[in-house]
Amino acid sequence: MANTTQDTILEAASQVFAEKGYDGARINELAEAAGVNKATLYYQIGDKEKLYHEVLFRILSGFADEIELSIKEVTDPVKRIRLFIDIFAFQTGTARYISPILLREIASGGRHLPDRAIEQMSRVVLIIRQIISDGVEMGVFRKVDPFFVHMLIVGSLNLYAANEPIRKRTSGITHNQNPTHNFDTPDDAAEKLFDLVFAAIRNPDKQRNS
Amino acid sequence: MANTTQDTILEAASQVFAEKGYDGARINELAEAAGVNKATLYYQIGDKEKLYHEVLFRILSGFADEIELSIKEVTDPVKRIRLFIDIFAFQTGTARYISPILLREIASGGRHLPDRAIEQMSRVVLIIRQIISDGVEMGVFRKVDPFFVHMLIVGSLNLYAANEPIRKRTSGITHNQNPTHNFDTPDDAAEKLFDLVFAAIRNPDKQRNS
Amino acid sequence: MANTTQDTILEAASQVFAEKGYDGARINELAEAAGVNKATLYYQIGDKEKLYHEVLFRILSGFADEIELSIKEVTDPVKRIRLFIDIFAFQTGTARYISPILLREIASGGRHLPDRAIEQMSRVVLIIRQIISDGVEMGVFRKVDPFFVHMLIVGSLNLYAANEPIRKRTSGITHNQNPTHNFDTPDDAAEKLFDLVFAAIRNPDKQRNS
Amino acid sequence: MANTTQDTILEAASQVFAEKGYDGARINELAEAAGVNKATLYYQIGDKEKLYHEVLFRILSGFADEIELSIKEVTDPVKRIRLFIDIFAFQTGTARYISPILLREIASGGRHLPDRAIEQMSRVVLIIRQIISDGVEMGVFRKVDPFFVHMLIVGSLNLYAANEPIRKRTSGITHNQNPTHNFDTPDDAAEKLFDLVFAAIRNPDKQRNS
DNA sequence: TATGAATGAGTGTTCATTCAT
DNA sequence: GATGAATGAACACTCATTCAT
Repeated sequence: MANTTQDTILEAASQVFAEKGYDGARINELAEAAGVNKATLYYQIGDKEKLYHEVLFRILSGFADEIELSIKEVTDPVKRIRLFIDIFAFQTGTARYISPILLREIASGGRHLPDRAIEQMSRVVLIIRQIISDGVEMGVFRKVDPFFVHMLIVGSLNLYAANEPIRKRTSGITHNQNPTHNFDTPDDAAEKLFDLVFAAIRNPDKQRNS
Repeated sequence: MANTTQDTILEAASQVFAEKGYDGARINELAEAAGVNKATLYYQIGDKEKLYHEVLFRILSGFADEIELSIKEVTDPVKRIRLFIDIFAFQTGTARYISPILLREIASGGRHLPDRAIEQMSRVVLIIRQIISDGVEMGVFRKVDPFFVHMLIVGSLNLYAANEPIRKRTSGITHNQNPTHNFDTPDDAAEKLFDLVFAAIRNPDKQRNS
Repeated sequence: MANTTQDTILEAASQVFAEKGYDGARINELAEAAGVNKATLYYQIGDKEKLYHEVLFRILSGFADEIELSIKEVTDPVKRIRLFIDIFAFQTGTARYISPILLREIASGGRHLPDRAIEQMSRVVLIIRQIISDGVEMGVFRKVDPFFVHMLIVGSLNLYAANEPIRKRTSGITHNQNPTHNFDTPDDAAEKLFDLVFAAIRNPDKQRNS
Repeated sequence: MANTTQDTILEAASQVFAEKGYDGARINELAEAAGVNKATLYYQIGDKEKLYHEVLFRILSGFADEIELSIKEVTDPVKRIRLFIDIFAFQTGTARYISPILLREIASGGRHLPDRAIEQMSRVVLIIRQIISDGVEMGVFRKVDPFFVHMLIVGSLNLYAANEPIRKRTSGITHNQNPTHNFDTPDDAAEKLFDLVFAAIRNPDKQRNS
């Protein structure tokens, strides 16, 4: 609550940075999107890099918070994986901006990533690892490398979350045979992705209900 | 062979665009990387956007070519999936630059993607779909939505391929418990990713050797 | 008074554009002449074309204003013609830059002339037409085509006003026989031009005093 | 005849310079208009300034030649004036490009005018002066300053010749009352201008036929 | 706290010119 | 005699940043 101006700026900047990236975003645009004067932006936050770092931290910590919070509710590793996928797929709250920003950071080798942001990213990574190793220990997952499971989940989810606009453009060219999948609801998409991920890691020796 | 200057420029530009992205790359930098004068770049190729489009097309068509070529050798859908993953994991030839550039394009909703590039992307998408549906028909894969399998494969591979620099930075912070996976060889990484992907889509009713 | 910076820029630009023309004027030069930074020029006015249009409008409307104002004082068409010629010949105020800019616009077929400027030009044209047709009606001018009278007056005045520098250079070469006319005062020049113009259009049947 | 390439270049350049002016013309454009390579232009003529000077000389000397030639045929000063006006009004041969180029040179104070070109201009000036002083001596013209008569004739003719495109644009705005004059044929225009010029300078004491 | 105005340092692009072939 | 390729220097324009108010 404290400083509403700062929050307005950070929220607007999240969207602009998500759309245009660090290099593509203009200070003018960022200020305009927040409805404040350029000089105000500098007074309230600081320079472009500082603003970007702040946005990054906000988004990543918000995302980690959201996941931590919702995962606390259940203990079953399978349900936890499902929850994780849901949060990504529905893109609520700060998670709305996370995919494009993350993809760009990955693409640029984390050039703009400050340690504070890395720490928040690591929270998420650790959560997934924990879920996986819990599941392995409980025999519900087979013995898999948590890192690559993480790649599998986050990679496919990010790709799915971010590529909607491209899907729309390619549909005309590619999917003559089966154009329907474009219109999966987030619900269906989450279900299908979960199905694949779960099949990839489940312990085939163990029976399952649900 | 034909025009060496153009090739030199395009090859150098691929690397610079991969590292910095469209907005982050400077014309000065692009010219310098190619070892030519800025004006020569304009004489030979055209403006920044034209250059980017040319790079995009070259990379995507080169990648599609490479995959088409190597997949022709085998008919087994499983081996084809394995080949696809290998090409991505080893990132040889034009594929070297494909991940960061693709991730950024996805992040920005394909804002800079011309139709010519989309067409080349679609070639790859169609190849994967074909492999999947062949496998399903042959009973070696279960009935899965090819689109999401595509997300799974390309998403995780791109993520893995592009995030090496970040992995290095996070290792100090995150992986105190199990920092080893950082040092997977491409070979091991390809193997592990294939293992996950195959588990995700294989037909559990069908026995398998290998 | 309002915005002094804008006025400073426009006044300086009028002179530079008059001297060098649109294509010959450099943004650097325009900014320097106004004593402001290049970026300030863009902040205050806009790009080169916008600046030129603004200058054009300012000069033409200023000129039309000046003529309207001074012509209001007298009703005699002959005296009005004389006033018109005087204003051109003495080139005070914004009229100082009008000749070279107008000649260049005519030369280029009005390529840079926006409609706003054309409107202001038309004000002047209409004033002359009105004076002529009034004079014809009153019997003091013979029946002449106002358009060609306009050509006569404006053409010769513009030429006279703009070609001073060339006159100086030609004098050495041409006027061995009669080099004196170079040194006509504006007064004398206006008188001589008026004499010719009046002779061209007066009604020979009507007596005249003065 | 000798070097056809040079002639082609000069002819094409005349048109381009007439349309765009020195600063507005591009070497690329000049070469393209002539249908030759840029380097050929340099090989055949020289740099941009040299080319412009050559064009200027060609046009001015051609114009002076044309006038000298046609004026030789008659001795009557009145008819000579008429001939002069006709040549301007019909704009044949090199005279086609003379008005815009001259207007621009006047506007810029002859900045690009080399002495060789000034000499050719002076030939024309001297011809007019001679016609006038002959006419004054013969009593057919009143005692007028030849310089201002020159301004009158050349000024109005240049203006008329060059401003056709602007006339077209202004017609919609200005000439609601009398839009017809736009459609004067060159014949009519020459006649009307001659009528005005002759009235301006004729000796009123002398009777006239024709 | 907020902003209109200003700017140094760049940004992508085009220019007239040259040169090896 | 003619040209494709190359380039230094300049070009119009934009950027992130600062500062007086």
